[in-house]
Amino acid sequence: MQVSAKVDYGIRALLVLAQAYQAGETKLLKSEEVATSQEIPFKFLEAILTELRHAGFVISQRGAVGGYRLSRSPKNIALADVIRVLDGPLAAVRGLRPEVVSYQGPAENLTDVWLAVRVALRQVLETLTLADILDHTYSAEVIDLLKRPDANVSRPMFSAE
Amino acid sequence: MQVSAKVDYGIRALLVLAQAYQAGETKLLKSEEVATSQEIPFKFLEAILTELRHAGFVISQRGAVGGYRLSRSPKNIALADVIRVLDGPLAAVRGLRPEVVSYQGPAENLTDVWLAVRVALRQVLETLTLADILDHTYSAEVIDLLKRPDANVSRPMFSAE
DNA sequence: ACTATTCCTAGCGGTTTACTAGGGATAGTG
DNA sequence: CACTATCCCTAGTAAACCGCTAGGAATAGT
Repeated sequence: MQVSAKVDYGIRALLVLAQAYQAGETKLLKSEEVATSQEIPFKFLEAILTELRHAGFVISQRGAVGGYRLSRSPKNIALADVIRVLDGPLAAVRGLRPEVVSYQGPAENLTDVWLAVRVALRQVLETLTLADILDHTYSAEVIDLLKRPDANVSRPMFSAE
Repeated sequence: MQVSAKVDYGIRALLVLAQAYQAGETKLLKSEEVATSQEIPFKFLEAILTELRHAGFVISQRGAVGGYRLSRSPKNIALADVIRVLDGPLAAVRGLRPEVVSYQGPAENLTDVWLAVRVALRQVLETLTLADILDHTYSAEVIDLLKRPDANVSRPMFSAE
């Protein structure tokens, strides 16, 4: 799974807005504020915020005191939804949904693998909300995953010879 | 997670070779046989098999009766290793390993999310071997994932308004 | 010698990614 | 009512990547 810059920036921007939301701030945040505080290219962020607005995650206002705010509580925005909007389906095989691709002969069971991958991703991304990330309140499942001793160890890419 | 054509083809090719291996066949399989039986573009498959050979998964022989075979038992080839060789790390954020990227302010905990995603992927792909897929002998964890009622249901991409 | 295969280098058209430029629409402020 | 600050929209773009192909050299059996 390659997390694109777009998704990374988008989620970070939403987290900034989520923090303001939780703090009860009424005033809107300008895209420039978000961009500089998170070191996101300004014009790129503008485009991303537009997509997030089209998807209904944020509400904007134009004009001199304009800006952005979350459309609803960060508790009700799951990461999976954000990623799907910005990047498409969580799991795809050659551009197709896992359950659509069909395999012949010894590859027949391969569909199961991609289905399992998708479920595994969902277990993490569907349960986690913006509020969870801010407040460090992860589900038991996610905590279990992070408890694994090798969670923060990268595996070699292993090119023999 | 986008499964690329390269990974899809590569794994299917390995499954074909794995089946021959398990059947105890001594003769080598030609890349053309594999390509046609799995409907993989021939020249593309050749390139992929070369990578798999460099990584030590397959052994080749040239000449009139040449071909390919697995270098070791399909029980000892995990999907995760194949994917890393053909496509790079299982999880990356803007091209970087999850534990390398650093976040500021409200995004601080985002690292945890990507780590959890990576562990979740590993749980599936690190345990599954080529033999498991052929024989339909999945680990308990994977079986649990596939048991979920919505495993084979795709989620809407949800554009509001 | 002949033939069938792998192996190697090179390339290529289309798509995507990560941005940028420029200006129009809108909403407050003096 | 001008002025200014913001969002909004269309366009474009350089570079990388993806999926795949061509052509021939090296090798091994017959």
